[in-house]
Amino acid sequence: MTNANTETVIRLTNTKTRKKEVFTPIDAQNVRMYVCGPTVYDRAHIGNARPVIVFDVLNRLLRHVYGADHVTYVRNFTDVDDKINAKAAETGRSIRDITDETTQWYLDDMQAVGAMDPDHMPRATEYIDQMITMIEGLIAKKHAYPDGAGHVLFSVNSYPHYGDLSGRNTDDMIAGARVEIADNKLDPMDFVLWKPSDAETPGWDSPWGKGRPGWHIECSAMAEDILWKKPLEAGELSDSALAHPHTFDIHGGGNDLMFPHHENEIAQSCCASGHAEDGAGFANYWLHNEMLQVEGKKMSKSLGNFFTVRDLLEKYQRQFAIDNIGPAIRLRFLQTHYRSPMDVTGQSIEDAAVKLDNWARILESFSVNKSIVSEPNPVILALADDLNTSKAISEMDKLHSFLSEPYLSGTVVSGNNDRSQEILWFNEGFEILGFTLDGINSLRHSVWSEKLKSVSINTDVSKLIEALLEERRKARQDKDWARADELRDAFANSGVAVSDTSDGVSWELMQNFDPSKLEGLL
RNA sequence: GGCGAGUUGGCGGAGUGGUUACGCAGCGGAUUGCAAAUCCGUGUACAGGAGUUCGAUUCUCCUACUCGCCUCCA
Repeated sequence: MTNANTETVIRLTNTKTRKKEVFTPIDAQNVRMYVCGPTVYDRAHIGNARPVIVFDVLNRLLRHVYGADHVTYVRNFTDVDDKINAKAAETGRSIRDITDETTQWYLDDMQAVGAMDPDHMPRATEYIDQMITMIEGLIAKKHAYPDGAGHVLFSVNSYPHYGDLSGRNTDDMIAGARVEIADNKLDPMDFVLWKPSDAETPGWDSPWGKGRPGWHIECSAMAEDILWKKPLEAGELSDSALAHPHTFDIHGGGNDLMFPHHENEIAQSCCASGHAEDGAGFANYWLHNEMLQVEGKKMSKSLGNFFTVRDLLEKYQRQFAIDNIGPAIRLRFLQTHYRSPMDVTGQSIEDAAVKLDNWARILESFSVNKSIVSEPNPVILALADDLNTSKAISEMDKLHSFLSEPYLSGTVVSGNNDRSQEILWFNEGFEILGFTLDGINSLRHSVWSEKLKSVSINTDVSKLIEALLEERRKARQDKDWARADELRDAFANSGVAVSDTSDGVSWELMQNFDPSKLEGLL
């Protein structure tokens, strides 16, 4: 994973051109990616996890292809926002208290679904100075104007390419009659860069009075600072990077951000860097993931199908004693291509857990010989083709059945029985999709079944089960198959699955476990 | 109203102008006292209509439906 594999061709669907394009980084020694992160005012819902998982896989793929030290991944935290202010007012807690707590929750939950931390995780409030500087620059270039009442607005008409990314024009949007007409705007589509704060609202001193930034400016300011200005000052930019000032490779986020957020980011950034006329600069490739549905419906609090990541993690902890169902959530997410709508159901997550268990068994059965020269890995080729995670998982399944065949049947295959290439691919695919054996351990059936026993069975029930098992053992010994089967059926009926193996009898609890049904059988 | 994405077998979900996706479930078989696990085998699906074509699930157009964005939202 650390060696560069730059011969792998990555293709990505670029929202800017609406086409799948070959990805060519500005500087293969430092691939730069920015993804819009969360507003930290509450627990992340499962929809929030989709872009995190999608771009985590992209991050891993880029690191695989260009080398782990040659990718810079930035994902921000929006910690200044009116929703946060409202929550502070509601609860009486300080803003910093809320955002610190929520930020940590987010990191914990995203780690649970196997996402690596980005290289930089800037907080908007740490970049107020940079935002003010950028706004001043925009005013100086006549792309923005103060209204004299503490607001600064971006002038959409000053940027001829406004609407290019999202494919819409301002006239249509205004005709939609959903644009608020305000007195202080030169054009109804103009948006706020800076707004005044009263005594109760958090604010920073600025040339336009005490105030706070609008939503969009933060990403422009942070991307510029972290991906251009700081490396420039540190002398870290290559000639090819220097030849593309203020520009980085990939900008990602959910497609709901395409308009207005990303459109506004582009407008601000291109205008600030002197690219108002040609619309060049800023991000070369724009990636947008589709939205998620729950049980076929849009997730919303009013429909009662609103889940946080934490809700799911806790549900499986409670019901199945699974410490971390996160990897199964991750696999479920990756089974749907990022540009398709995804429907999440409880069943689909449980199916994913079974698949991970099956994969893990194969990994444990083989040792990986990393020294062999690998031909192109079909799993990675699938990922390189516009992050086709669904196809990549199919390739994993194909490798899985190929590897299962000789090993599990115990058959010695004559001739060329060398499967080291396939096991290498399989192992590499497992890693690049973001899974580890340790990470999935708690959701493996044998593991949670054992844990479930310890948490859901009291001593009496435990003794009863053991007595019944002993009863059945005797019946089998006496070849009293009728009695043995009666007991097996009774176990099955009460949610206890009994297996006779060469190592003896083992039993597991199933979802429908009901100890009361075991009573009266002795 | 404007813009965009999509509609594949029981379910999830690839892909292709003429050939098996794959996985899960199901079914048949091997194995097992019976089961479980495992292995082998098995499924002629591409929303509807018109067109292009020797031939379309795959290209074009239309219709229906679903979803998203246009307002905070990942």
